[in-house]
Amino acid sequence: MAITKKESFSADEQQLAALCKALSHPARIAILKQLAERNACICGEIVELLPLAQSTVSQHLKELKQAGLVKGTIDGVKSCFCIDWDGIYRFESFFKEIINHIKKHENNEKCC
Amino acid sequence: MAITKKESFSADEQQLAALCKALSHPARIAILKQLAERNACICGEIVELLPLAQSTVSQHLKELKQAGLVKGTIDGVKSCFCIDWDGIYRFESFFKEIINHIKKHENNEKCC
DNA sequence: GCCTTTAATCGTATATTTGCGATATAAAAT
DNA sequence: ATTTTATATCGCAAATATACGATTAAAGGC
Repeated sequence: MAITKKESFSADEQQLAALCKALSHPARIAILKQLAERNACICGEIVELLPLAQSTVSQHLKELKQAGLVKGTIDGVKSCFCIDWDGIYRFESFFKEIINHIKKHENNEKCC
Repeated sequence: MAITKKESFSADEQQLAALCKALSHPARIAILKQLAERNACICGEIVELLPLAQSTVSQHLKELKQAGLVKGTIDGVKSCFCIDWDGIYRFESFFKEIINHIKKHENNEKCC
């Protein structure tokens, strides 16, 4: 079936899952790092750095954009991509939230 | 083609990606939360709480186990699952590492 | 106007994920 | 010994993700 059941979970769970999914491929992690390191974040440069075709990189960038971790502006013929800091901070706080939630129970009696 | 190119990225990138992938489905986030909240972390109980079939929950648990976020011991007929704290801390430190790496460059001139 | 450059999108192949029912396994209860 | 209970695993269908080449679109240079 695979009629997805994602909607039946809480909004928080869905949002964190979506952000994690954006980082669930090493290429996208590598792209984020590169975008942070260089100010000139032109798509073509990223393509050169990664062992992937231009169309594939473009797709990964699109996913990062949709997740809100990356912004892009068109700059003449070239496309300029940057870290979307709001998204990064949102991700960070969602992540901290779940980790803290889990850790709150760390000292319960263990059964394993 | 989809001959995966994941191996061509760094070990760190691959490991973080794998951990993020484990949290990339809301069901697995919900499972982790439940495991943390209850000491008695019996599979059947989780099945009752989630809108998913037993076999599907079992599969999600397996993935969490493979990612190192969950441990399991067999306890008679029942299976007892628990948070694997080592994995949680490992995830936390990987995550912090990339976020800090990215943030180091936050005050560069922006182009977007 | 025409060619080049840059990036997005389309089409397609393959791989992986998600989900379920059915079945298998193995301990516990009768 | 048989039945019940709890969970894992198998087999399958549908959905999604990954990757690429080809094509399109749009700006810039000639």
